[in-house]
Amino acid sequence: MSRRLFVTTALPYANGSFHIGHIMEYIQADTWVRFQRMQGHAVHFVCADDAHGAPIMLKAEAEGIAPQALVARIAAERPRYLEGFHISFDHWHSTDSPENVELSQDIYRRLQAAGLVYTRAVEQFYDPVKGMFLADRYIKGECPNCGAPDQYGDACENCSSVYAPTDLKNPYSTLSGATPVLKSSEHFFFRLSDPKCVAFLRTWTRGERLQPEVANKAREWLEGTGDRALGDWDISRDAPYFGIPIPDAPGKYFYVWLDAPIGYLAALKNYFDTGKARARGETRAFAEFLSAPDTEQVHFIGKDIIYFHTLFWPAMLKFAGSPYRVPDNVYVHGFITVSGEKMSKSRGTGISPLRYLELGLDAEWLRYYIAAKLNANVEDVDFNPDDFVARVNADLVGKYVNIAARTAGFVVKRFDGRLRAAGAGLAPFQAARERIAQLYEGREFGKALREVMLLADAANQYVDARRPWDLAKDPARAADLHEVCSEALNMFRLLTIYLKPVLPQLAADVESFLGVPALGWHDAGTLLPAGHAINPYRHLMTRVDPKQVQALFETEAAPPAAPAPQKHAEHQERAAAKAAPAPQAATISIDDFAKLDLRVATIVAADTVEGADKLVRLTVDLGGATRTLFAGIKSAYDPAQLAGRQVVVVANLAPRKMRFGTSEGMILAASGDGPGIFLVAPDSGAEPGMRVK
RNA sequence: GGCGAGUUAGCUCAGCGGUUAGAGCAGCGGAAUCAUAAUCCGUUGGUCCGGGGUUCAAAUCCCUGACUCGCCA
Repeated sequence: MSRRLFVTTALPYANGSFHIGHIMEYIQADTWVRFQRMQGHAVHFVCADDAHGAPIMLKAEAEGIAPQALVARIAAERPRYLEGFHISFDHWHSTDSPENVELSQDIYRRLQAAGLVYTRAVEQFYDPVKGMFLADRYIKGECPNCGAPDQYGDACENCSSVYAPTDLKNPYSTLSGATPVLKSSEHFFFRLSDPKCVAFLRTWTRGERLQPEVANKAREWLEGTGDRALGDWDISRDAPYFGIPIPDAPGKYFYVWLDAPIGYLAALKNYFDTGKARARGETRAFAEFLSAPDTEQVHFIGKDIIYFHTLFWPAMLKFAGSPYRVPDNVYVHGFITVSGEKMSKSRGTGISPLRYLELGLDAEWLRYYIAAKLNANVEDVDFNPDDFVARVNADLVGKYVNIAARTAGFVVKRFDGRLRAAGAGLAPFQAARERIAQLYEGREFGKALREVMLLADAANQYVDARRPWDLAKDPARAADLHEVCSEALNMFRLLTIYLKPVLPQLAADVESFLGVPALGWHDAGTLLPAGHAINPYRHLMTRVDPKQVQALFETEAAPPAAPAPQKHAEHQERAAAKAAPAPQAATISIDDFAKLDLRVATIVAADTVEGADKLVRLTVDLGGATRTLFAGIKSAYDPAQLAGRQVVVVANLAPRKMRFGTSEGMILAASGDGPGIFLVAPDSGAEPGMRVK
């Protein structure tokens, strides 16, 4: 039976770029989502920027821009990461949106009507200069216990004592430096301690919907007594605040953590209201879909926000009532560490996902590596550079891709690219289908991939035992050779199905290599028929160069914050340091050089090429004539930025047929051992069609 | 401080009361040469954090200590 899934990942805070932790969560959720889609289930996978709150307000203020402008700037960079890592969200929205205002206020009103909201005066530090109340993190002072200076308002880093900000000696506002004053204000509270809330949460946290360790943690909070008793939740903040106004309460806003999870629903609503859901075959309206009994609402989150997602969030939804529904599952993952060290942006550790892409590292290497280390538990995942290189090279290139590489050539050369009927050795490969499916379903990706690699081992053993290279030498044994290669390629096809949730791009390349339509999970029940034609084998995946990975860390070692304007001299120095120039090619004569017809050209259009990682399709004007050519410069140039540029083209290069069309020439670009590709361009004044000599 | 999780081969991890503790990778030896030096066969390697206990039997359960990490909203 086909399932209806509404899947989200945690909303990233819109005050900064994605870090590797975000990407890990997206890889986990995306893998699960892709698996569900391959099963034929309907998945609506959405996320949004978490836009509100004091940090964004203050950061925008510091930059002299509106918070909306800050959020928009961050939002604009999201697609590069998401597309780069093949994260297949159906929709991306923002909590700073009309939908979120509407839903947050609606949920609030319903909770109010249910008697779960009350107000109480709260006395809090107030910055008289900034004219705003101060969250604990904006107050520093001397520790009341040990006297250490410059300690935050909640705990001392020196003696680890815990206290209230009002206990600090000589407190000051980190925003203005002013001495804060105590000031009272009316706050709104969600009555989480209400017996009906507690009773509901006791039930909700039982059963299969949460991982056992998460359920235990939630129950620990739920059953606390004395000073650990479940407290009510302060859901209001006073102006000035970048957030959603509380209805009928001038100057009061929802605390960002109230409207943030509602952003899941706002994103879904916008996705429905803009017709995207309909375009994906969901004909119901937002509220109808959300409240339908067969809709499953699944949240992927990190362990840092368990509290919000297992207490406040389900309680809010429960007592807001239909069409809101409590989550069916909250799936929690751990953090990602790098070489065993906790990630820290301030210390400059961690890996920049954007840098990863810019260096030309394959997104699917990371997808595979992370998936191979993920399980259903709330455990931290360690990114170990040596392990990364070993794992990816051994598993993906050495084992999996190698199966096709070592057999496809025979089929193309000897049998016109056509396969024989296969089946004899494929039973174990097909039988694994259900086992692997269950592992994916249960988010045991590491175990699933281990199963796949065991099969890849078996496939290589099979090829080794049948020795097609010997069979190829004996014309009388052509049928055997044909059989071995057909079997192996069928094995390869089945493994591709099993890897597809993790490696969508590679799977697409394999589909085109095998000449088959998009593979679904049910395709594991069939084999390629006799006579099926495959295409010539092209390298499906390159090996990881340890130097690339090293480069990833080198840049990270430098403080990433506040990039100092690069001085020209520094730039020169660095360029010289890495020079180690490539050896010069053999000497040629002037006649040899004259054979090259180099021309100035203007790029008229540049497009990405569907199914190609590196290629850009260029239409260039050679001064009258127009040519189409493909250039492997996507890693360095955004196609959208290329139109109008002048470049130098090898005009008399023999046309080359590529998978995506015919390339009628070549553009000149410089590159070295390291990352980066640099287009060669004439000085201003050159006209398209001019010869370069 | 209280509560909780963890510590198993060089690396990443599995095993969570039952033969002589496993896998992948790395290492070592061999084979092979179809495959981007990929692959195949064999093999070295472990006071299962320390100590105590329960048991016929403990990496596994209990106590205790060390270290690491998390939560105490």
